[in-house]
Order: sequence, then C-alpha cells, then structure tokens
Amino acid sequence: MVKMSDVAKIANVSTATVSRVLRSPETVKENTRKKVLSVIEELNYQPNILARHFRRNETNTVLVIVPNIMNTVFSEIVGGIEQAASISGYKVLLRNTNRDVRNEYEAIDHLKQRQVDGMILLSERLEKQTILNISQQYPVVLASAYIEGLKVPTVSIDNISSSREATEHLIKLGHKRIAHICGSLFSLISRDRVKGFNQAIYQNEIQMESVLIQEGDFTFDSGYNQMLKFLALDVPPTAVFAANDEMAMGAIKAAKENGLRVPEDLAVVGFDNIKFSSIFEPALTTIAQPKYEMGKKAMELLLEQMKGVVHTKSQYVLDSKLIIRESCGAKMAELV
Amino acid sequence: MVKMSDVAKIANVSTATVSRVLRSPETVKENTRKKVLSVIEELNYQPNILARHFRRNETNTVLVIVPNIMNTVFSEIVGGIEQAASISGYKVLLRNTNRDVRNEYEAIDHLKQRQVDGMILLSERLEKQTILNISQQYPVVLASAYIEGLKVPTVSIDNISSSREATEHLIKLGHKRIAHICGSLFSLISRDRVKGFNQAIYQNEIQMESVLIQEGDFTFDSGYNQMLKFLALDVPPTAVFAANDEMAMGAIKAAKENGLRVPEDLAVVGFDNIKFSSIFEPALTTIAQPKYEMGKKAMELLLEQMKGVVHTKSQYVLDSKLIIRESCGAKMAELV
DNA sequence: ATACTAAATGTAATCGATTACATAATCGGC
DNA sequence: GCCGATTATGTAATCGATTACATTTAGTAT
Repeated sequence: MVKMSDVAKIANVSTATVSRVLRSPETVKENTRKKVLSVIEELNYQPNILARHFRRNETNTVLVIVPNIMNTVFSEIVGGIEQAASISGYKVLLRNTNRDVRNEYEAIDHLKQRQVDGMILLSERLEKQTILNISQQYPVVLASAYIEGLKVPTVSIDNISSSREATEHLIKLGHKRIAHICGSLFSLISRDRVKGFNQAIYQNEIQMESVLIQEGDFTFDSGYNQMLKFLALDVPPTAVFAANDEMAMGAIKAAKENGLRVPEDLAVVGFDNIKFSSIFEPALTTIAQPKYEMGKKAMELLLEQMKGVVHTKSQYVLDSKLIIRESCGAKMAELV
Repeated sequence: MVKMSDVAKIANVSTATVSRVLRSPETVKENTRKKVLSVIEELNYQPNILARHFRRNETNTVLVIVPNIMNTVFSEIVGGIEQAASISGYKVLLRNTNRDVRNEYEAIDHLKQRQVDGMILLSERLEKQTILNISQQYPVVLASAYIEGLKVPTVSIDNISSSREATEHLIKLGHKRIAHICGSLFSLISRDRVKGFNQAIYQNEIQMESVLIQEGDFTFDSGYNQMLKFLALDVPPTAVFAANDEMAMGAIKAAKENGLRVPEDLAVVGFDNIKFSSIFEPALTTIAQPKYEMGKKAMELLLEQMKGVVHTKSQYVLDSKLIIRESCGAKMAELV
C-alpha cells in the first residue's frame, strides 16, 4: 500500500504538504500542488481513510435506524436520505430494528463509539427521555413521528391535521357513520391519526361509538380482519378511514367479498399514498406523505447539525395532501 | 473520553491485558479479567472503534450497492442482507446508484480505501471485466444477476428456466399467440428472461413474430404502454408474459380499459412476486423470487469470503417457483 | 537594501487500540 | 524444591494521516 510518506518522499515535500494538497489545496502554492498531484496520480495513491477517521475522530457516515426497510414508506424515506447524503459526501449506514428496542439501543452505541457522526431515527420505540439525552450529546434527527414537546429536530407531517382532513372529507361527502382502522397504538403516529379522526368526528357532531375504532397493525390482513368486524355490526359504517393504505386495501377486499361495492356502498380513505394506491382498484383516496422529501430534509438538517449550526426551530412539518381518487366516492358524487 | 490506558491504570494492568480482555478473554486469568471488566464498567469505558479499525485495517462493514432502494425487489434483498449482517456483527453501508455507473465506480473506491471489508453488488452496469478485477482483489458477491462464465460468487435464481416455466404454463393452458413485455435490454436479467421465453416458444413450436416482444423498463407505465401496442395488432396475443409484476399490472390495466377481461380474454403472468401481486385484482400469477433469502445467502457467502474461505463453487442458484393465482386463468380452467 | 508581514512549507507529536516479542508467574512431575 | 513447560502479563513499536507550532521563503513598503 502506497502511503502519504511515499508520495511526500518522491514529490520532495513533507507529508504535511501532501496532506494539505488533499484537504486544503488553496493553501499550497500552485507549483507544489501540481507536483504532488502528479505523484499521487503516478503512484495511484489512495489515502487511508481509516487513519483519517481515527485521527479526525469523524467518519462522514450517518446512521439510519429503520423499523423495517422492506416497508415502502421507509424505503422511500431512506431513498431521500441517501440522495442528500451522497451529494454531501456522506455515507449511510443502515440498521433495521424489526421493531425491537434492543436493536435501537445497540444502534445508539454506534453513535457513542463515534462510528458515525450522526443519526436519523425513523423508529419510535425509544423513550422520550432517551431520545432527548442522546440528542443533547450527538447530532440526531427524528423523521416520521412528531413528538409533542420534544426539543429534538424532527421532520414529519402533521398526522393529526391530515387525519382530520381525511375524515372531514368523508363527512363532507355526507357520511354519518364513519369507522377508523388505526395502526398499532404503541406507535405515536397511530395515536395521532386517531386523534385527528376524533377531532373531525366531534367537531362535526357525528355520532360516535367506540366500536367504530378498531386497532390494526398496518398490515393488509389486519385491515381485512378489522373490516370484517365492522361488517358484523348491526349497523355497519358507510365509510372507513384506515391509518395506512395497506389496511385500506385489506378493508376494501373484505367489503368486496361481502358483496359491498366500493365506493358506492362503502367509502374508504387510506394514508401514505404508497405507489400501489393509484394502481389498486378502486384507486385509493389517501393522504400523500412526501416521503422522499422527508428523508432529504432530515438529512439536510442532520448535516447542518453536524456542522454545528444550532436551530431555534426544531420541528419541521412538511405538507401532506389529500389525494382524491376513486375509493371515497367523491368523483362519483361529482358526476351526479 | 475514557481510554484503554485509563482502564489499565486503575485496574493495575497493562493496556495489552485490557485489550485481551476485550478481544480474547479466554487468554486472561479469571481474576484479572473480572477486575478489568469491573473497571470498564465503573468508568463506563467504550473502546474507540475508529482506532481499532485503523490498527486492524478492517471495519466490520460491508457495502451494498443497489440500483434503487425504493424498489421493493431490492429493499427485500437488502432486508435479508441486513439481517444476516447484523447477526454476525457486521454493519451495512448502503449506496443507491440510480443506475448511474459513475456511482458504482465511486462505490468501488470505498473498497479500495478499505472503508468496507467487502461488497455486495445488486447492480449490473459494470463491465464484466471490472467486476472480475475487483473480485480478485476484494471480497465481492453478486446478487440478482447471473453472469455467464463469470467466476465471481453469485447468488441468483435461474432467470432463463423460470421464464421458460412461466411461458410454458401459458402454452399448457392452450395459448398459441403469446407476447412478452421484457425489461430494459441493457440489463442481463431482462435478456435472460427473453431467452427463457423464446426457448419455450420454439420448443413448443408456437408461432412467433418479433412484434410480440416489446421492451419496457420495469415500470407500471411501460407495461401499460406496451400492452396498448399489442392490442393494436391485427391479431392481438391471447396471453402475455411480463418480465416483472409491475409491468404485468400495467398490461392488465391497459387490457381492462380496452374492454378485455383478465384472465378470460387475456392471460397474464408476471415475475418477482412482489407483495402487491397477491392483492392486485386479478391476483397475479407470477414467478416468486426468494428475495429475502437471496440477500441472506449473499451476505453469508460474503462473510465466508471475508474469513478467507475459498469456494470452488461460485454460482448459487436459488429456487424460484411459479405461483398460480388468477391472472393466468389456470384456476378458471380447472373449474371447467 | 532593509525591515517587516504574509504565505508556504517542514518537523514532529498525536490520535488509541493492537500485537510481536519479552518477561514473569504458575504448574506438574520427580 | 528444582527444572522445564505452559500460561499470563507487560513493554513498546506500530498503523498513517493530521495539525500545532516552528521555520523558511516570498512579497511589500520605505
């Protein structure tokens, strides 16, 4: 392995100069710089990055903690992160937690051991206090979940308002009996979406029964199963708001299998706007999250933090948008 | 920052002993070990991993190069890689290339600079010779594309045979005019799938016209558009084999919009078995790739390579399987 | 030409764990 | 209790780039 001292010797300069040519070329006279560069070329010298990391105590790497990379919502956020990171010469270390807190703690060790310069947390199993602690010591950005009152840089959408908007959309279409299939309630996102749903219901003085809220786990099957419960009610709902698109699709499948037409007999709204929600039949009305942009923004915030920029603002709420397609019946209504 | 020498001083031993306690505890007497461990505990000592990486010239990190992490086929493979990696204490550095070769070359520099101990390549833009070169110098595993005659450890399915099987399935169902929507032909996978398609056609002495093979780019829209071309033919095909599920769905959409029923008027088979293919209506008949397992196997091979194990076998072909659902009409045929 | 400032380069310490080699402690057998 | 073998521990060099500080060179004004 060619090392810096080899280059220095042949170029007839000191290693300090070689180092400067690489890290702050403007401080080296042009002649010298050219000479050094040509020797580097000639010897095909590659700096030992590990030595640099060690000496500088930084790695140009960020850790991304994801519950499950196989979920398209997360993989799109990661896509945005990766894009922003690589533009700035940063690398992305990916850690799947499979929703196990122990894996999250392990991941935090990477931070403590300086294996990464910062961390983006897409996960939500850690205690509020733990997150606060580490974010006071290391650059950390949360993405996807807004935690009330937590002064840690966060990129998210407003889950409460979006859910309210989705639900109000159903109310405006004339529905009076509206159900909600929420995600696992240990997740803050799910709780927020329930909150928004309830706000819409109460503000519009719609009748509410607790049986009209059922907990799923964000999977297609859980959407299907919870819908079956609704259908078994004496008076089933005429509209369902599901906390994500997958469950919305499951609910629609259950409805169809029971002879209901969507949207004619049952209106459905989902959340996330995953790729397939437009392909699905009926095309899903849903709340679009700017997933890729959330990732990008999160990485940009992290970059600034790592540079030492201190933000007064800590919560970045990106715009979400209700996308009206077929499953809610609005388009059908227009035609009438 | 507490360092090893601090621990050594307080425990009244040398740094060598502390290091041994951490790296090969069995070589240290129990008393000493306990004493050292308790001091480590007491001081809350965290070894400086960067120093270790530097000294040992290894990082316990592998690089995964992916065309696009937002594509579920790749994110599932990455899921398998991550799982196998974290079990063995390895970290995963993720690099999206967006199908730009320059990004692949950049990624290779990481290997040369020893920033990672090995690499898994899910991408296919590099020259055969380039891949061979780097794989002779560093631990490398290819996943997803089998490159004929290339002696580099590879995990893949048999794309040719699988395509043949998919096509023959359509032939057995009585179709005589079968079309193929292939993926971008710069991709080896696409070319292999075309090959398998052709084999089935010729071996069964089915009529063939070159207009019955159209090139898409693995997107829903391209499937839709190519299907429109087929529908515009004087004698349109009665069956279509698409090189991935997304294009199959696009094709089905186009068919439906033109008044055809699937599978009654048009049989369709896809490839990949992405999650949504079972939800789609009609549920897609498709070739299931063991994506997660491919990732896992690739990582396991890489781990062995990094340990120095030399394999005589270099191509690992995992089982793929034809999953018969609704879109091909086989179930309908059974009922008759 | 001189004196002074600014720019360019060099010298050598430094980051902290690992490990080859050297030394010391322990054990077993007689 | 002594010797050789084995096991445990210590000493100190080492990995290679970075950078504080020292020194030299170039540039400018008088």
